[in-house]
Amino acid sequence: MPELPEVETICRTVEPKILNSRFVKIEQRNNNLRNPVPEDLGAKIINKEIIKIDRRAKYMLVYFADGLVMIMHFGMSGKITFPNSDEQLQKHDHFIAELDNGLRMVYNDARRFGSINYMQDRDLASHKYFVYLGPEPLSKKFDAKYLYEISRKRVMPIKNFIMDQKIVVGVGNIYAAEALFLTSIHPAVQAGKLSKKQCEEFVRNIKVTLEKAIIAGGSSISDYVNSDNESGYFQHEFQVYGRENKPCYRCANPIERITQAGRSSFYCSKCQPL
DNA sequence: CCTTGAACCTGCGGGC
DNA sequence: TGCCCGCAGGTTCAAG
Repeated sequence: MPELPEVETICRTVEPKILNSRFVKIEQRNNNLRNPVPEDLGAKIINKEIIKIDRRAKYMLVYFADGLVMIMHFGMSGKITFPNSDEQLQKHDHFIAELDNGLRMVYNDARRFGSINYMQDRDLASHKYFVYLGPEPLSKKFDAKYLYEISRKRVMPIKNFIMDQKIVVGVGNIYAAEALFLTSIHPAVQAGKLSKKQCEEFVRNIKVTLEKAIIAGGSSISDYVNSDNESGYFQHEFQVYGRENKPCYRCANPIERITQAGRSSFYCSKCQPL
C-alpha cells in the first residue's frame, strides 16, 4: 500500500494519538507477518512512555523513553486504525495496543507483507533493515550530483533503479511513474544513460511529487486510509499511474502499460520517448 | 558486483 | 451466481 507519502501521513496522524502516552494492554493475535513478530514485543513496550514518532524510508518508528524503538512496516496492505472500544476487531487485525488515554491502536495487514519489530535506538542505523538504505528523497543528500554519479554504468531501467531503496528510499511504483512522466523520461531508459540535466529535473520532480502527495495525505487507490480512517486524495492528481488507454493530459496519446521487474509501469510513449 | 524473476499472501473486479 | 484470471502503494533471495 504505502510509499513514502502514505507512511508519512500515517505517522503524522498517529503521533497526536499516542505521543506522551503508554501502551497498557497489548494483544498479539498473529505474529506471522513477513518476518515473525517477536513474542516478547508486548512485554518490551508495555507501560513505557512514548516520546517520539518518526519515519525512516517506509518504516514508522515509535520511540520509548528507555531507548527502545518499535518499528512498523506496512508492506502492500498494512494500515493503522484506532477503532472505538465497542467496535469489533477485523479479520486481519494482527496487533492491538490499548493506551492509557483510552484509545486503541490496531495494526491490520491483509497480505502480511508488512512487519513489526523492536530494537534499541542505538542499534537502529546498523540494523539490517536500515544499514543498506539510500538517502531520504526529501533530504539535501539526494541531489542531481548524487543521482548522476550513482547511476553511471548502470543498465537497469531507470524506473526500477529509482525504486531500489539502496539508491533512494520511499519512491515506489506510483511516484516513480509520476515523476518519470513529469521529467519526460521513458521508464525503460537505462539509468546510466540519464544526462546531468535529466538527473537534475528528475530529482526535482521526485521531491515535488512526494511533497504534493504528503500535503494531499497520500494516494488512496483501493483501500489506503490514514489512522483517522480518511483517504488521501493525491490519486486525483495522477498523470499516468493506473491510466492505461486513457488520453495523456499533455498530448492526448493513450497512456501505455508495460511490465518491468514484475510491476506495472504507466507512461506516455509520445511524451516519454525511448 | 549487477540484474532479473520468483516468492511471500489475501482480496477484488472483470470476463465468461 | 460462481469460478478463474490478473492485478494490487513492497521487499528479499536465489540464480545466472
